[in-house]
Amino acid sequence: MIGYSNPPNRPRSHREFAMVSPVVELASVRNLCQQCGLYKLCLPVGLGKTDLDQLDHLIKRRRSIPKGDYLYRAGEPFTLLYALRSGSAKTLLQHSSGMEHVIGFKLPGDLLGLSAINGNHYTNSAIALETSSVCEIPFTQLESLSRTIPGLQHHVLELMSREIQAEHEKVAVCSKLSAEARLASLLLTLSDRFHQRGYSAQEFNLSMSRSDIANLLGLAVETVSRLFTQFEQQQLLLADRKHIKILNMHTLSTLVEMIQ
Amino acid sequence: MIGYSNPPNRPRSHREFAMVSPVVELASVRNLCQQCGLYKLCLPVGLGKTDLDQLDHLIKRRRSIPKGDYLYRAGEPFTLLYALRSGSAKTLLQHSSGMEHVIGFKLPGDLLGLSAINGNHYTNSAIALETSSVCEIPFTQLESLSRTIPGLQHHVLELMSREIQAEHEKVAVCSKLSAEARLASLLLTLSDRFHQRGYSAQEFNLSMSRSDIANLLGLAVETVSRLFTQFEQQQLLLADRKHIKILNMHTLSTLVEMIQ
DNA sequence: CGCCCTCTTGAATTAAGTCAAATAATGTGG
DNA sequence: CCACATTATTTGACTTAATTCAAGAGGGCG
Repeated sequence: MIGYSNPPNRPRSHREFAMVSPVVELASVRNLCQQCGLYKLCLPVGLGKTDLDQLDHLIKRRRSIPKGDYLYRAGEPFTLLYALRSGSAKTLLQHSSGMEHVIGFKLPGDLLGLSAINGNHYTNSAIALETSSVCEIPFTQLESLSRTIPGLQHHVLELMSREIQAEHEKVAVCSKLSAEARLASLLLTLSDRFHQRGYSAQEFNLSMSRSDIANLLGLAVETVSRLFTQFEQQQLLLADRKHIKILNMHTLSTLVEMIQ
Repeated sequence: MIGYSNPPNRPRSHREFAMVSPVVELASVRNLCQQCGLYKLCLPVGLGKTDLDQLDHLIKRRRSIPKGDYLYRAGEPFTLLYALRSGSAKTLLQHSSGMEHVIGFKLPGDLLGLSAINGNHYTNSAIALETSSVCEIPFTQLESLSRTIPGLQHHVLELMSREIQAEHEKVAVCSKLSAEARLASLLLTLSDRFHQRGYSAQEFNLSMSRSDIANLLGLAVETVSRLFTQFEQQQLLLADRKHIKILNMHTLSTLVEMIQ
């Protein structure tokens, strides 16, 4: 396991409590996959030194994206996959009427743009939720390289498979669960993903607005706001604006149970 | 374009109006991808004769699945992808409580099991909605073969990419649209998929029950039933049990517009 | 032919949405 | 650094779309 440090529990200001841990920040100063704190999550998983060198050679590194800027837009020609290095992003489908449909939140180590392989154009857009940095991966070259590195080939397939699986669960959540269960589900999923990345599963900062959450879950902002209040009253969590501290993970899980 | 024949419009009984066209039935008598009527949709897309031979060699063909039987179950060890050859299937997540969450309907040419690549176990179950036949594709061998056939490698990635894209749209549909728009969206999507397979876009048979539809869309069966009645009253379609004839595709499309 | 299961329809209920308004954060220019 | 403007979030009151409950009709299968 890599030496991630979880945020300690001392009181801290909102500013200080960024989604990006000091460790990841440090890692992003360097240039190589091998030295990136995310190598256990991202593309390089399971590769040996020689293969990593080849992958490193492939990747354009460290484009920085300010908060609110697009990583890519739906309809643009697809050449690059994006590996989120630090920060976070939302992906969204944009409707002709200008309406935005948030379809996911991306965290460091996530790969963006996979749905564009078919059709050669991005099918969704991605917007940075905070200052973020990405690795740009020319897809065609990745495809070639993965023919010579079976481990890489398999890992790309695994990442795509995982995304399909995650989307299946989202469909089930959005179509079957109550508002309460949807929000509980999102919080637990985020908690788990933070944990996988070496952060605390109990305490984290949401980089997305209430309105982004509502949009993703198919609820009204007011409903999301009321649910946070309700969860606080039920002692399930503390929500100080974007900062969340989960107090009762178990009860939160039982809310998700689809017994209805 | 392959010589598909659309169902003619003369009156016919429900039995006669199976989802499986005579052409596909005929094709499935033979054994090779090259002679399968679905080769433009399924795995062999874009492959030359030599490559097709290799793919053919790989594929175990024609397991027949009676209506209601599982193609595979969530949790079972994953070794095979399934290409649906004829018939149709529903995929579902099963909850500990025994509750089933339908997450998709599969038609001939569709590939099933892609979400199992990560984790080596099927993550969902698939049940035949009518008597169906499948090609069993050993995944590891497909993976090896695709290292030597770039076109095959790319096509597998495309198929997975397309599935991710389709799931994104499902998330948007299920989380943002009214009941009316959700059903309209499903009908249009099915219509389109039938059309891609050489059937009529206007007239087709649904192999799934109202309850499966309701489950997928996150609605109550009663709501789905009422919506079919409403659509008939609005002259948007004729629905005689499972047999659907779309009368006004355009208005149906406008219902899906997410203006709300 | 008759039972069972699916589907349809009606009436009552409710979860979540909309509208409205207050409050809290954030940003901007002087 | 402060005053003001803007935007995000919360809370309350009311409305509504869709659910649930209940009951009846229609097909399909043994």
